[in-house]
Amino acid sequence: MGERRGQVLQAAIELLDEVGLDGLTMRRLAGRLGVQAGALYRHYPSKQALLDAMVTHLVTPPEGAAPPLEGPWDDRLRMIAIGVRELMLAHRDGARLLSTFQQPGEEAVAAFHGLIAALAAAGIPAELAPVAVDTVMAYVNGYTTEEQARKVGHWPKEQRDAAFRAGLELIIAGIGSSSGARTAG
Amino acid sequence: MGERRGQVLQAAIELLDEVGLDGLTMRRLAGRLGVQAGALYRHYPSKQALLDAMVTHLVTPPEGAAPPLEGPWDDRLRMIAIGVRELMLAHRDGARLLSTFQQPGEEAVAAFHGLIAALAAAGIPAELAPVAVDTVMAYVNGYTTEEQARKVGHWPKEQRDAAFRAGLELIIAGIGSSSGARTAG
DNA sequence: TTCCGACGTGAACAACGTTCACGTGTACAT
DNA sequence: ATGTACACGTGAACGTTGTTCACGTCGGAA
Repeated sequence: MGERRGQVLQAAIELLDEVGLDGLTMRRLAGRLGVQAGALYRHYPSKQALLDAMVTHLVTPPEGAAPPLEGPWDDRLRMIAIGVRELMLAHRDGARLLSTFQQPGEEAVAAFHGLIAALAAAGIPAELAPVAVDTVMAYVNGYTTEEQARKVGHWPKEQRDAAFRAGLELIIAGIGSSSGARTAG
Repeated sequence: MGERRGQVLQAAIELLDEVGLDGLTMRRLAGRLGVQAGALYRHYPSKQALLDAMVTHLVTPPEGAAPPLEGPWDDRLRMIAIGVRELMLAHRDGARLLSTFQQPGEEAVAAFHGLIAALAAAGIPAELAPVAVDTVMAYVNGYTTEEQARKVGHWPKEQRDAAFRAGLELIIAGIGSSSGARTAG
C-alpha cells in the first residue's frame, strides 16, 4: 500500500471536524480528495474500517510523550479522566466516534489493566480498583457524550470544565472514602 | 387522528426488541403492519418523530404509579439511578434509543429539577445537589450504554447488576463525604 | 346522496455504502 | 526498449435507506 492511505485518513479527520459524524460520507470524503467514491475502497475495505483507523490514530499519543503514570492514585485517575475527555473534545462528535470503535485493540486493553494495577499498587484495595476505573470511565463517557450532543455543549468551556471536574471529584472522593486511602487534595 | 397512531407506536416498540435500533426500518415497520412504507407518514411526520414518541411512551410511568420520592437522599438517588437503568435495559438498544431523544419534554425537565430540589431539601448543600444528580445521570447513561453495546452485556445479569451497584455506591459515598451528610447505609 | 376525513397505494427521488469491470500511469527487471 | 506488476482511479450500477406525492378507497355524518 502506498502513502495515499494516510492522506485519506487525515482528510477524513478534517472532514469530521467540518461536517460532523453524520455528514462524514464516503462520497463527500472522496470529493474532498478529488476522487470518486469507489476509489476509497482501494485503501479501506469498508467505512467501519476507516472509522476504526480514525479512532486508533486519534487515541495514539502524538510522539514519545509516554504517560508518566506516577504520583498518588487520585492524581493518576484525575489525569486519565481529564485526558480522555480532552481527547474526545478535540474533535467534533469525538465521543460518538470513539463509541463506534468495534475492535478494542490490545493496546487499549493493556492500558486499562495497567491503570487498574497502578491503582491497586498505590493503595486502592484490589477488589475496588476495577470498580473505580470502570466507574470513572463510564462517567467520562456519559458526561462527554451528552456534552457534545446537547445544547449544554454551547456553554463556555470554563463552565463545562468546572462541572465535569466537580463530578469527577465526587467520584474520587467516593473511592477515597470507600478505600480508606488518603487523597492528595 | 385515529387510533392507528398508537398501533404504529406499539408495533415499533415490538420491532425494536426483535431487530434492534439499526434494524428498525420504516419499510420493516410498515411490513409488520401489512402496509406500505409511505403510509406511516400519515401518523408521524418523520422517523425521528416516531423515535421521540417511543421514548416518551417508554419513559412515561405505567399507571398512577407515581414515584414516592421519599426517604433519605441517598435512597432516593439510588432508586432513581436503578430505575433509569432498568428502564433502558427493558428494551433492546434502550440506552441508544434514549440518547436519540432530541426534545427533552417539560416533564423530564420538571422531574429533574424536582429531584435536585428533593436532594437539597434532604440535607445536600444546594450547590452540590445539581452536581450530584448530573454525575449520577452521566454514570448511569455511560455505564448502561456500554453495557448494551459491548459483549459485557452477555454476562449474567446478576454480575452486571452488582458491578453497576458498586459504581453507584462509590458515587453516593462521594456525595456523602463531600456534603457531610450521613448516608442510610 | 353527497361530502369529508382517515387511511392506504405505488411509484418515484435523492442519498447512502458497496462492488466491479475496466482504464491509467509509473517504476522496476529483463 | 520492452514487458510486467502494481498503485490508483473511473464510471456505472446495485440494493437499501428516509421521504414525498398524486391518486385511490371506504365509512360515517349532514
